[in-house]
Amino acid sequence: MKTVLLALLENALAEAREKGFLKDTERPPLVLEVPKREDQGDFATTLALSLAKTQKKAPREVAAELVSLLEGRSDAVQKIEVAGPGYINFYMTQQFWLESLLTVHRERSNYGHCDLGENKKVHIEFVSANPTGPLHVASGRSAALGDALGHLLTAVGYRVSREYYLNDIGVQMTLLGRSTYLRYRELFGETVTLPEESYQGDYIIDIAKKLKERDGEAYLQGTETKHLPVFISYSYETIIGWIREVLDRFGVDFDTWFSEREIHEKKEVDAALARLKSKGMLYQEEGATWVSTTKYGDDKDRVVIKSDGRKTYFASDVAYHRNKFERGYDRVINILGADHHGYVGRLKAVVAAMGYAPDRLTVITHQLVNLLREGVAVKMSKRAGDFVPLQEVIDEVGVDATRFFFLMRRSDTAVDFDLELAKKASNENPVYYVQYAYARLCSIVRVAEEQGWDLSKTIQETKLEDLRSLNLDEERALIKQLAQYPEMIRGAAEALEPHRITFYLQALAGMLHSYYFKCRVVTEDRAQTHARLVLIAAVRIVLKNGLDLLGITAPERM
RNA sequence: GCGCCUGUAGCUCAAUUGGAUAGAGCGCCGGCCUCCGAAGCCGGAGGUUAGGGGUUCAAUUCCCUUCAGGCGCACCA
Repeated sequence: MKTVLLALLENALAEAREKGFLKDTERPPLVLEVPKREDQGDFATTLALSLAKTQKKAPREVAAELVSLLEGRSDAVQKIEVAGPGYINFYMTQQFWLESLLTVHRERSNYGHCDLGENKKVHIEFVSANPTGPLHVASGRSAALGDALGHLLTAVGYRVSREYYLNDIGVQMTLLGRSTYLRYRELFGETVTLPEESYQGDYIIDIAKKLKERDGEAYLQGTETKHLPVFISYSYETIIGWIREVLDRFGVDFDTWFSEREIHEKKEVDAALARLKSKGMLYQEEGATWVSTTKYGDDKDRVVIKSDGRKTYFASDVAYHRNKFERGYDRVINILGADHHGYVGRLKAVVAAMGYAPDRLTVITHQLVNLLREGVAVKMSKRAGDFVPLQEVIDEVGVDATRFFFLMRRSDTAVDFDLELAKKASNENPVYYVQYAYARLCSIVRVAEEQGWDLSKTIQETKLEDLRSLNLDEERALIKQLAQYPEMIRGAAEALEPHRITFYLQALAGMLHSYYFKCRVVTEDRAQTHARLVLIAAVRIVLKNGLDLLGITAPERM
């Protein structure tokens, strides 16, 4: 959209040099922004302000020179002015804006997409909660964020894979199995004492009951050690089932589920350690094997093989990340809760130590979700069984509202999630404001069609001249907002910040609502109705596109 | 003690990556349905951007510092 202006600026700079207005210094980056206020133009640049210093001239003087070289060079531009300390403000012609409106209809569900990602492969790992219990609300934030990011990156031209990493081996699996085993014996009337470190939530009892139903008394005789594998695998499979189910309901679809156990079985940990060794990054000390992550900025070196010969969890993660890169991903994104942020340094360090360019790995840490119940903090511990499952929130608040709630926040702010408040507030959730705008537009279209309008045919046959009547302030504002959508998407993708989409959509919905109140779309005036239908249909497309990226439904009625 | 994140309207959060007069929602006050959906619209009150210093034409944004909150600092996973 801005390309016309950027080219103009480029030319003006070149000419200015030729004519000797400007000394041939390094060209500052050309930046065009959209001013907040109408009377500051449709676009503005601070070019003259940033040039002023190197040119040793007054900013307004530089601006005036540039303007003289810009004026009359493009029929998309109506007026150019110098304002304030040296801004150059551009006012675009109506034609320019109407063309941008038609672009929305030309591209429809692809409107806002681009090829920023150059078809590169991106791997996004998220949620990855231990399979030792149902997902809790906090995982919902990770799920919503990762999924929306996936949609967003797909839209800007990446090939995205979503992956869940399963910690399906190690002490917590053993603990899980033992917890179920004890509950199982309890079901037969035994009094058991649950060790403090065992999983104590009621869901363990449910698993034990199901196993009892299936296999009866089969595990009462014989030692715990003998039966443990059954209890581990049964508990694990059951829980994975729950996790998949709730994620499915939440609208999150993982392409792959990656098993930590497999990475051990396939000797990939050894391969990763060998790679580190070949780079001279490993050393022995006090009977353990360490990796020199400090050479790449970590706080301290890390143990990969303990003195008892067992590999650390970190060793698996090293292997896992080697695996990601070896699978051919150009970019690897890892979404972690802030409680794991201490992990980022060593992860980035070890990736660099293995010889992969460190900027190929991006770790997004999102701050934690503080759970409240009527204003009082709930201590969440899966082990003690005191936590609010994501399932419960979805049931009571709904998928759309929950997703929107999490996606409204920048990931590095902590959020309070008050279950009681969320239930009360669900009717006031901003998501309904956006969805209502969409439903309202669908309703207008229905009315128009009842009166004989064929929307798609009308749009198809629309010429720019048919839209000339769209010159109310509200209409111009709407069109400008629509025109900004592609750039908003691009910016959100570059910054990996899906929350920008939620704010954009709220703004667009707000503009639509007030336009609706002020102007009637379907009237006796055929020409005006035609133009307005084209406008609101474009709004409808953009609302839908944005909601799709967030994984939120766009209901035609509500 | 060290490190990371955060501090913006009463509350929950934005702010075009350093730009012009810091914006929304909720809540509060006052208006608007004979009319395409009132889950909506219009108006009002509400701010020393935690405090202090610095960098420059320009700072909520970058640097230093103080204070406050969250999280992390294992041969655990």
